[in-house]
Amino acid sequence: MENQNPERKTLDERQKMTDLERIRHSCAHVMATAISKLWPDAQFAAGPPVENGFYYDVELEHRISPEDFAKIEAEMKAVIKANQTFEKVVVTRDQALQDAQKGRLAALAERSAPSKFKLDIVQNIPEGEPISYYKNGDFIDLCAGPHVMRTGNIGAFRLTHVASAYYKGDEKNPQLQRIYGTAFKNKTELEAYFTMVEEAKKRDHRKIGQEMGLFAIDTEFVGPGLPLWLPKGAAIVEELERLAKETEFAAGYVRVKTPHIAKEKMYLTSGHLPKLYADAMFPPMELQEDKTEVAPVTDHESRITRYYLKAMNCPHHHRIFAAEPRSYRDLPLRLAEYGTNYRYEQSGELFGLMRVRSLNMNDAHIYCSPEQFAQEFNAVNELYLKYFKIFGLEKYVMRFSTHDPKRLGEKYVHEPELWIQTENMVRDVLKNSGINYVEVPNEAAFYGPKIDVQVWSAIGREFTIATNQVDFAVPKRFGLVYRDRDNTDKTPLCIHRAPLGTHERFIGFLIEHYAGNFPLWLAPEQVRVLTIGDEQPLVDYAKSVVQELRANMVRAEGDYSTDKINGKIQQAEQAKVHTMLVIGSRDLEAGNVSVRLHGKGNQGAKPKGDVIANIVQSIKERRS
RNA sequence: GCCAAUGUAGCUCAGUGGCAGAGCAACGGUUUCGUAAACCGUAGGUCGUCGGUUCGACCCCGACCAUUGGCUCCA
Repeated sequence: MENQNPERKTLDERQKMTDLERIRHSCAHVMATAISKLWPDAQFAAGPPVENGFYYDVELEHRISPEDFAKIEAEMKAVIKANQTFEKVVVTRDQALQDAQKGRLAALAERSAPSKFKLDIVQNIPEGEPISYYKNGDFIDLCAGPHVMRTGNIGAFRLTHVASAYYKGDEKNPQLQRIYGTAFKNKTELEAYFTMVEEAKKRDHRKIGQEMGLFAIDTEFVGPGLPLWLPKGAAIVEELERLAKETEFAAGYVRVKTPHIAKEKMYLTSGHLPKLYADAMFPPMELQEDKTEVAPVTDHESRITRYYLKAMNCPHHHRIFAAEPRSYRDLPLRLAEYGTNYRYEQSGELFGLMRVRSLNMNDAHIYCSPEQFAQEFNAVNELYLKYFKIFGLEKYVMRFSTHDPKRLGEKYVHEPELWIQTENMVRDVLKNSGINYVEVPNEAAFYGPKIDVQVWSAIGREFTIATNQVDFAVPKRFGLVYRDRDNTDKTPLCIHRAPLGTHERFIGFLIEHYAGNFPLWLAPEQVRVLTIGDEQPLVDYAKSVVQELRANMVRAEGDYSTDKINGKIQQAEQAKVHTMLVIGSRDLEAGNVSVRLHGKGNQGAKPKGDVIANIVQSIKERRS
């Protein structure tokens, strides 16, 4: 086992555990107690509280499956019922090492095999730091605490799932079974949590996407991670693109279009190849050139040209910048494109629309001078806030990732002064604009500081939706310059920004955020006209309403079938159609339509013209 | 990629070592109806793929493919 010295939490930081975290951490011990009783040779590693509960990593021949949960939970309940005290014992390092050798740590009794992970952990505790055990009944575990006073203080708990994890997250280390559970102060809170989980499942974008016919993933013919947008999903894509295009046009962006592939030279120049990004790119296409060449070719390699599917748009945009001589008068130059990128995400990383291999990015690159930077960067942030408002996002945070000077030339391009300079510029903009941000050291992109935008959906789930990066390195690698006032060539700064992220992830997020109940402007089927009966004059009237709506670019469908009106409404409600217009003979005579809104019920009969005008206006304003 | 679970009709899901099932959707017919499902009928499947065990496999075993849950929030 490797004896590294990873960044550890200090004991002081540990003591800050909340009451709930103490309950969960204690519950992890109780679970270990139960597992030790059932399988005495279990070897435990780490068992911390986590965001929604706790886990404990265990090495055990027996594969624990959810069928074992009842058994384990029964033992846990016995321990809780016994109301054992959590007793803290401070020991010497020698004592800890001895007990670990005897297999006494994270165990109910001494064992023939040493407590190997605990032994490793003890050896990694820095000299001088106190070492402690926590005992409950016969179970002794190496633990810094803190815990609740007694096992009986664990109000309510449940085991949830099993996963695997490497010891210390390193694939060179043994693979452990990670058993997850959750615990709360009382049964009411536990049940509320599971209700929330159920609610999240109902909003799962994969489920709603299937039900509403938004997208399909055809792994057999198209490939995993390569979603197909069905007509209803494509309608949302089109609306988002329209929003972006209008907004960006008004903000002085110009649109460009670039191919989906480029030569290897492009990515060698950008620095993504040969190594940095190679794993995330699809393997190259190799073109045999000069097939008619008859002269002997000594260098086989020289006849092959490699093309790569683009994993990002920036290099193409850089070449557009380079396509013409640029003057300081051309700056800032804002190049925008809904570019399609291909990234080879590992198979285990794929997840519905949220993690895919083909993605359409709301991309743009802003080339500017250092003097223009603050204003441009601020304008980008304003754009984010504008979008948040449209989508009703109230909670967000911008994670500002900076570099680590120790890793210059390795993880980060070696430009010490530029790093500090641009980071200061970004920090100033964030401070002055009053945007909610946190600073995270050592997580920047390799070519400059980065901002990740995290948002919270309506039910409080967190999503990283977009990134925003400053790039002072790659324009230089591409030799991009503009002629400045003083008649010298200078390298521009470049801001990479994608406020709407990718269609795939953003729509995945929106599906959950709205639970599929999109506002009118985004709804895949905005209006459905339902006739009461299928008599010809009614159908003709209904068709004329559909036609008039479509003439106004409203996505409207008609249901003229012989089903009963209740049945038609049921179907339209289930399809989450935003507005239903019910038409019976009374409406026909009066020139009315009866309006029913999804989830809101009957709104009564109104004049046809008024209703259509209102629908058109609501879409135009993108009302929420 | 690694570990585990899952894979049965378009969708949601039952099921058994001995003829493959339901609801919804689809299709045909009957019904002409005012705000969350009228009725009858028809059709639909090499039970993820390939191999093995067996008289016989959707079921048991193995490999592969795919999906899902996870893969440092560290005693």
